[in-house]
Amino acid sequence: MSVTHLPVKSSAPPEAASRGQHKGQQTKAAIIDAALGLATQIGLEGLSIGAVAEVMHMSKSGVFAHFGSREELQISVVREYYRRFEEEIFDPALAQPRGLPRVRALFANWMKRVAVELQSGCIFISGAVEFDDRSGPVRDALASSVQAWMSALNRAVQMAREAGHLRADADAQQITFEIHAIILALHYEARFLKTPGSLARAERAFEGILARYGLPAEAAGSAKASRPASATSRKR
Amino acid sequence: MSVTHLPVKSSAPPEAASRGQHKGQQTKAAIIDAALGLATQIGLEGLSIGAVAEVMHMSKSGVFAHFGSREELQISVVREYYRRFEEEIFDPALAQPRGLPRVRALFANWMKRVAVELQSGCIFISGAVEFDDRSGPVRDALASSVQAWMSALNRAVQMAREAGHLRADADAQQITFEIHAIILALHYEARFLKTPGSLARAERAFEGILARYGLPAEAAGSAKASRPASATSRKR
DNA sequence: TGCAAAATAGCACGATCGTTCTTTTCTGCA
DNA sequence: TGCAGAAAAGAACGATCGTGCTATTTTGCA
Repeated sequence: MSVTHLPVKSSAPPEAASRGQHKGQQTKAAIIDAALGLATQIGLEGLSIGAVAEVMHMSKSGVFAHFGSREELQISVVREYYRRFEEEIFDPALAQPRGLPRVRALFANWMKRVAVELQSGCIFISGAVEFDDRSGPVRDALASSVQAWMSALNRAVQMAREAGHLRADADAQQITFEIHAIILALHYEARFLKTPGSLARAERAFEGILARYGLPAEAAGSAKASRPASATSRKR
Repeated sequence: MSVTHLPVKSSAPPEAASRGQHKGQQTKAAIIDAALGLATQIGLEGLSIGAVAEVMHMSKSGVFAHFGSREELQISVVREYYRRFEEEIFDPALAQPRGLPRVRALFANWMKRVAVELQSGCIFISGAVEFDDRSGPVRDALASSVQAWMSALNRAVQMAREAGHLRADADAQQITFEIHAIILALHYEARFLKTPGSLARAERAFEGILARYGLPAEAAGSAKASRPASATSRKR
C-alpha cells in the first residue's frame, strides 16, 4: 500500500492475493516488525539501521535497501504502529454498542495497550516529545496518525452524548482531552515513575469524568444500560 | 536550598558570598545555562557536548573539562532545571495562603511554564520518555526531581483538604495524579499537535477537578475564601 | 610583577551513524 | 535447468559522537 512505486507488473499477478509476495515484501514486513519493537523501547529517534540489522541478522545495507532512507523506515514504523493501534484498540471496541459502552471499551483497550500489555512504550507518546519542535515527514506521519485516532475517540464520545449517555451540553472535545490526559499520566507514572497503583488511579479518574459529564446523578447505582433521556432533539 | 553539597571551602572564603567564584564556576554556570536551553529544545538525550561548545563559542574539550563526562553534564542540567522549576513555580505560590489559592497558583504557574512561557519543552516530560526504560544516574536524577515536585504538589493539595477547601474524603494522591494528567495533555496538545485552545481546555479540566473534589456544591457561586471546616485535627 | 595553578584549546582515537557503490547470492519463472 | 532480476552482503565514505592526552593561554594571589 505504502510502497511508493514498485515497478508494478501491469499484467496478471499470478496469485498475488494471499501471500504471493516476492519475498522482499515478507522481509520488509519482518524488518518493520523488528524496527517497531525497537522503536517502542528506544524511541523513533533512537532507531538506527544498524540496530535493526543486528536484530534481523542482516547487513546494514540489506536493511537499508528496503527503505532508501532512515526516514522512510521511521515512517513505515509509524504507519505500522497505527495499523496495530487500530486493530487492537479501535476495532474490538466496535463490537460494543454505540455510546458509553464503546467509549469504555476504547479507554480500557487503550489503557491496556499503553501501560500493561508489555514493557514497551507508546510511540505516539514518545514520538510526540521527540518531534514536537522538529518538522518533516516523520513528524507529519506521527501527527496525522494521532489526529486520526483522537478524531475516532472524539466521535465515539459524541455518539455517547447523542445516545443520551452524557449530558446534552457536554463538550466532546473537552472530554476527549481529559481522557487523553489520563492516558498520558498513566504512561508517565507507570512507565517512568513506576508508581504502584497508577492503573487504578487512571480508572478512577476516568470514572470521575463520566460522573461529571454523565447524566445528572440521581440513579447512580445500578443501571449502566442506555437511557435515552431528556435531550432528544440532538439525535443522529 | 536544595543544593546537596558543594565542596564547601572550610577555610576563609575571601569574599565568597557574592560572586567570588574562580571564574571556572561562572563559566560552568554559563555552560549549564546554555545546555539547559538546548536540552529543552532537543531533549536530554540529544544534548551533545559539541553543540553546547558551539553555542558557548568554546572548544569541545573546554566544555568537557568542567564535567568529566556527558552524563555529569546531563545531571547538572536536570538539577538546574529543578532549581528553576522550584524558583518559578513553587516559590511564588508560597505567597498565596495555604489551601485552594496556593493549589491554584501552583497549577497556573505550572501551566504557564510548560506551555506558554517559551517555545521550549519541559525536560521532566521529555526526559520521562527518553529514560523510561533506561537506568543510571541521569534517570535517577530526573526521577527524584520529579518525585520531589510531585510530593510538594501533593502536600499543597493535602493542605487544601485540611483547610476545608476540599471534601474531607478527597484522595490527595488521586487529585495530584489528575492535575499532572492535565499538564501532560496540555504539553502534548499545545506543543506537538498545536491544537488551538488547549490552554483553555486545561483550565476547564482543572476547574472540573476542583468541582468534583470541592465542597458539595451548595454555595458554588461567590466564596472562594477559606472555610476551616470539620477536619481540624490533621494540622501541620 | 612573577609564577603556580586553573582554564581552555588542539588534536587524535575508536565507535557509530546514514548512505553509496560494487559484488555476490538467491529466487522464481521460461 | 538456465538465467534475468531481485535481494542481500561487503566495503568504504564523511560526519559526529564522547573521551583522552598534551600544549597553550589565562587567572589570581605572593
